[in-house]
Amino acid sequence: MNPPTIKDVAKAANVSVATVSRVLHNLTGFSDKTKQKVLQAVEELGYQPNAIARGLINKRTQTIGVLFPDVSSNFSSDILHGVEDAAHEKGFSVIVCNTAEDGKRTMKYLQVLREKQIDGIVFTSEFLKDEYYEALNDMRVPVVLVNTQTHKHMIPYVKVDDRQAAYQATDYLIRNGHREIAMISGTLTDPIAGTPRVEGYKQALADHGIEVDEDRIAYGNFGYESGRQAMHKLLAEAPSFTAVFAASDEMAVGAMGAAFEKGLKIPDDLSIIGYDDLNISRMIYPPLTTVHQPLADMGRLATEKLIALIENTSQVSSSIVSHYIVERQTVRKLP
Amino acid sequence: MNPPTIKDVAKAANVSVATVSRVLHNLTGFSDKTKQKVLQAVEELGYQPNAIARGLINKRTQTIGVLFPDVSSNFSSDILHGVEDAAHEKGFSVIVCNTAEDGKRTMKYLQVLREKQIDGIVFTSEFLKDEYYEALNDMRVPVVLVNTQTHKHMIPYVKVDDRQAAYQATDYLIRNGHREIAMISGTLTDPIAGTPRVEGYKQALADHGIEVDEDRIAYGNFGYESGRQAMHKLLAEAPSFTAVFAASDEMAVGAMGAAFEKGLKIPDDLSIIGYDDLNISRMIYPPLTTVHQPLADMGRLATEKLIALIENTSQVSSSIVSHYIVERQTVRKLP
DNA sequence: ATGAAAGCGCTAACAA
DNA sequence: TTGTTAGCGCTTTCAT
Repeated sequence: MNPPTIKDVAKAANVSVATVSRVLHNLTGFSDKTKQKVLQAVEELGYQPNAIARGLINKRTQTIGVLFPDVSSNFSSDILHGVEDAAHEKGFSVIVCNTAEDGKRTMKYLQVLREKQIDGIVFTSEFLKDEYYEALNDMRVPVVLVNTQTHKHMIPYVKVDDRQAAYQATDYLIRNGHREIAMISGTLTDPIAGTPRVEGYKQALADHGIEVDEDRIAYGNFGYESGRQAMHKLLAEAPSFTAVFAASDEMAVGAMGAAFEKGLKIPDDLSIIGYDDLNISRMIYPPLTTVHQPLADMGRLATEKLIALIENTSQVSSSIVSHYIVERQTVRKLP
Repeated sequence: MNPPTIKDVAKAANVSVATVSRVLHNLTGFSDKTKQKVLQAVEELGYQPNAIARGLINKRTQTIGVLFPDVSSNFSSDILHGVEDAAHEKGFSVIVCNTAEDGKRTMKYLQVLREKQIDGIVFTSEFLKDEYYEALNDMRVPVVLVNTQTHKHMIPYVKVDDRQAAYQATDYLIRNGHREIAMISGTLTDPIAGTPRVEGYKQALADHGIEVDEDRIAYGNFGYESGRQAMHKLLAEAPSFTAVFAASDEMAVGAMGAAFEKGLKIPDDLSIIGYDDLNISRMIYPPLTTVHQPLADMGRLATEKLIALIENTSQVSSSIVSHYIVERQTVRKLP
């Protein structure tokens, strides 16, 4: 009735449980004949090891947790894909945690993960509050950050250089002959994806001797609708501009929608460059020129780091991964 | 050094482990004074229960597994969102499994989930092969299917009526005055999302006395690029048509791209209706009219069913959830 | 080469 | 109301 245990196998093979364990783990100390007996018993009974019992004694569950502010976003799911892939490769399972808006469930989840004795955590796209840090620290498991970082604590992270990426996006526009460049920024209070991108934009303008005009900067929350509204605002209130740098692809797409609504043609009447390189960017028309962030790779890299830490084969180390501009069809070269 | 166990708490509170367990579970049989002592010890030591040990004895891990052919697709991540949400609400964690192209990793994952003693499985968007069924059956845990189904076995599923939804999409086009209607189908070998949608399309035409022309049907694999190609093929080879029904939003978006490339205006020159209602559909321009599938709700419902089954508070039951057409701006009313 | 036995941290009879 | 104890299924000394 109940699934067979190692005891049942031992009995069937006429050996002790210790021996069964030995052959199952390919240790030493058993004859070839015993091995056959055991393997046959395993086969006949359809025995499957119980990872829970194993975990209780090994103090390892071969499971990691990954936290996202919004699992269903395109952004998160790309990262998840990389995480899952790397984890699976190394023999780990991954528990997904959706921390929901403003990390409402973060603490709760940390608690759950702790009780479930997970071996490590990938923490993504959310600012690491002190409260979280304390909890994480209490758990005594390795943590790797993706798309966020902390200077306060020694926690490895994997992200792109947001400031530099924004700089280059703006610079790209300038090299294409644009001088009147607007920006649609994300929330300024976001210390990772907010401020640095605006700074990069400003710096690029400054380095080219272009005056920064705050009226050409509109703010959104990285989402589609906010991008659409920001663009409408810009179109209505800002000094004229020939190009826009949006701090996220979703906002860029929203901005394009707004432009279309006003009868503008892209890139003929207005150029636009995004940030992220989500799938949607190559699917819309015209395909969006944008800054590519290797999200899946970042998830993968973070997970590999995490597992190395778990198996303590490595020291804590962070990575700035490289971004690049994907030239598609939303930026026009000005004469 | 090591995290405190129930024993440590017992010692600190000067009671037995049984008593600690009792107050922690709010059972009966302890005085208020003991309760205070225990709670205080818990507090002081920062005790956290070990779910692994608990699972070993309860034979319940409060964890479910969910399998996707492609976690990073928009489609999967919406379902995942619903699953995660419902699971979290009921006190379950979810392990995500990406079965990869053609279910390469499905069997492997089923094995892992089994060893990890998960309490149930949500199986999505993939045809349930006999091999999978056998494995699932061996595991003796409840399973709920999402977006797929099986007639051969008694496994509850949650999905929309694909045939009817396709019928209605086509009918919608007809009611808007279209009579020359092409279709971009998914893979015909897909018994869930392939054939039924084509049948629904044909039936709708037939019911309106419109002859079905096989040359107006092109085939893709549900993905963007295949939709783009299918549309190019249709435009080049098919008899003229004024509207297209695409069996997935991604293909619809690809088809729109192809149309734009040919200088066609949507919906002025060509109407198009999609299927799925992914986020992208409302973000592109013009926003795509499509058949809404409540993916997150489906994930949620399936998970609730699953958990009910786990806690055997219910009998096996399937649900056909309702779809509806979201009218946006890609279908033009013909005079 | 093999087995006996002691736990891992917890729950749940069963006693007291 | 409280404690003792026997496991859950497994790994790992330590004997033999």
